[in-house]
Amino acid sequence: MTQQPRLAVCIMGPTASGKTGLAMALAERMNAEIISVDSALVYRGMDIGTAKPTPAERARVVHHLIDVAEVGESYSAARFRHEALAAMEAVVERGRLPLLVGGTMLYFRALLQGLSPLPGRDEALRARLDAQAAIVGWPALHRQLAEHDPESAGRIQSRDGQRIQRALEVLMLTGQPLSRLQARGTPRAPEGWRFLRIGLVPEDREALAGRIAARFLQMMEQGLLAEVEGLFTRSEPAAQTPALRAVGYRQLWGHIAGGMPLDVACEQAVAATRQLAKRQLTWLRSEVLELQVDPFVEDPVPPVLAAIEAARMAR
RNA sequence: GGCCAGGUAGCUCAGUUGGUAGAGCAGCGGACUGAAAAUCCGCGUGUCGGUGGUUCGAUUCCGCCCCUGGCCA
Repeated sequence: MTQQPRLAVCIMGPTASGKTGLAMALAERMNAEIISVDSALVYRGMDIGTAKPTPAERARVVHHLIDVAEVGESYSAARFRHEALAAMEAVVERGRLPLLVGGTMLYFRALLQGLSPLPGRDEALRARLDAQAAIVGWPALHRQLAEHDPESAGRIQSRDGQRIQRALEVLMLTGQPLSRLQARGTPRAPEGWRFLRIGLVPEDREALAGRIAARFLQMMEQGLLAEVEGLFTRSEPAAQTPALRAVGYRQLWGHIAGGMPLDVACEQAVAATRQLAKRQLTWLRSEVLELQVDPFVEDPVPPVLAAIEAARMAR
């Protein structure tokens, strides 16, 4: 007979909702290892501004997928899926529970629902498309895409450069429309796993905004400005690199290099974080969850522990 | 105290030669397949500082008052 599916627990929540604290409490009580689901924590050197778990926390509980990439490189949803699955296997091998914790909803989706088999990014091709777009504009490239892949063009907004570029990239690399490749290679959930999905969703937006502002202030006190300056000067030509577009880093660099007043840059960084939280909440609303807890209303530890126990029994 | 410039959306400001007003930012909602802390889409009623007056009609013109900034005493 086939094996019992193995259990993995997902904790999804917006920034500043208390994921790290909850994850630490759970991991220590459940003999678990944490697998970070976060597109910024993967980068080495981005510590303060990403609210990365501290060395002390990482000494207490094993963390995966933190500090696995250089700031100059581009991490991806596909790479995440691959590395997360490998980490999950390793954790279970050790007789422990994989605890997937984070706020990058695309990564959760890539892991839980899969990705279509598609070619990876092509740096040279993207550079060419960027150069073209700078001259004719993305709407012109969107029209071009519509000729060869009307279905994708219909789904993509005419100014959404990032997606137009990706669709054209796939088209040029494979000679086939992205929409056809996606339809053919339907994404699949990983086999042999059962996921318990838990959402940490604060309903009080103002309270969340307050926490975000307070936390940013703390980051500044911890030396965020110096961290940003160091990262950018070290990887100067790659100031466009995805990692450094992250919330907080981008705005502070605007102050350091762009002459924006520091208080304005800080204000913008906090606003960008609020907007990030909003997007994460939008995504969370459409997510099917086994349990949803409001961390500002009740301590999430007891209900989450109960849900995990119940899930274990059910097997 | 006098003179000048302002008081319009949460913020910064446009504007209406008199027919009750609009941008950017913020905010809210949404999309999301190898950059996703990214990228993009949609949403604008607010005693137009207060109060009298002129007028068919005032946020717009006039008077007075209040507030803010600057200059002069």
